[in-house]
Amino acid sequence: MSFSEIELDLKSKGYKKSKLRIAILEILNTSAQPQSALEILTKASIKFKEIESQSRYSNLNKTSIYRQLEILEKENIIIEIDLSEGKKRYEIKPKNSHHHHLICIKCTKIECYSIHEDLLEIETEINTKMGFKVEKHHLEFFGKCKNCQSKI
Amino acid sequence: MSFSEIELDLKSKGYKKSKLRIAILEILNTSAQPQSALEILTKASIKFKEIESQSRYSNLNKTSIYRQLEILEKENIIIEIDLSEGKKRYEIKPKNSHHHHLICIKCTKIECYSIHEDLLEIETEINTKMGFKVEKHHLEFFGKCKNCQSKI
DNA sequence: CTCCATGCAAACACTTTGCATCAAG
DNA sequence: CTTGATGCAAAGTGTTTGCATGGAG
Repeated sequence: MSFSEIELDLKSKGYKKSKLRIAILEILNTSAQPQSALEILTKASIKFKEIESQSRYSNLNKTSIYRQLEILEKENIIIEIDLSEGKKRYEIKPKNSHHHHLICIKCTKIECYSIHEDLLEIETEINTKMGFKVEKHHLEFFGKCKNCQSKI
Repeated sequence: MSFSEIELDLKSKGYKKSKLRIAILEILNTSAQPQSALEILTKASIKFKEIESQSRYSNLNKTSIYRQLEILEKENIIIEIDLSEGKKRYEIKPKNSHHHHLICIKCTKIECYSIHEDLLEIETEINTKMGFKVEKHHLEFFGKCKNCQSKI
């Protein structure tokens, strides 16, 4: 789904046009890693500073970021990611499959990794043995990335 | 490892005796679910109020809890658990295997679940394909527990 | 003109830090 | 007496809320 399609979709749900919302999506789309709210704030501020005409956002506020992130998450356009850092990160929701993250404990780089059959088998087992109906899971791997393994 | 063995171990590492540390371990040991720092603070305060002689802890402070948790975690006696609640939880480190958590999104109950072969196969695959050396993972399942499935 | 979007200040929740005092060894 | 353990206040960090203003439709 392209950004204009997303905006159209949100428009049909009663949301009004927001250049900030588009900017957030662009930032998430071009970032190599999931971004935190405050990282997005910084990047969006720079983005709007470059475009002189966007005077409305000259004092871009974190509250607006949090509120737009809330909307985007509620409308299933982005997903929250928690890497146990005491803050949340966000990325654009992958279309079909979902993936997990490899977090390097040395350089903090975050890579993505898709598991083929995912954890369906395990989730079925949990349902059978525990009577617990899994709706989603969080799975993240922590370790050393290719570059950092050689370092001491 | 019993609590007295743990205290002995900590003593050999230069830590002095702390009734608070023992109390925290007892609380974690008897709690059905992983506890947050502030939950531990509340329970420890009650615990010390019951024992009149423990006047030293009559004004038990959250800072002391956080500092003891830091020590216990560093010394591999407890582990941190992050269920994306904006706070950390703690539980006594399981001896051999580790387990994962089933979090009910309706009643917030937290159950434990051990996966047999765990994720070793996946972690090997990550190492082979990505050159990433996994050291640990976080895996939590969110859904509806047995009791809450019947409810709407 | 209605209602979403924004900025700003303040409040919140959890955690950490600095400092003085207390007490274990 | 040295150093860890504790309490207290304050600061730090990420997030949320209340309120007034502004702009899209």
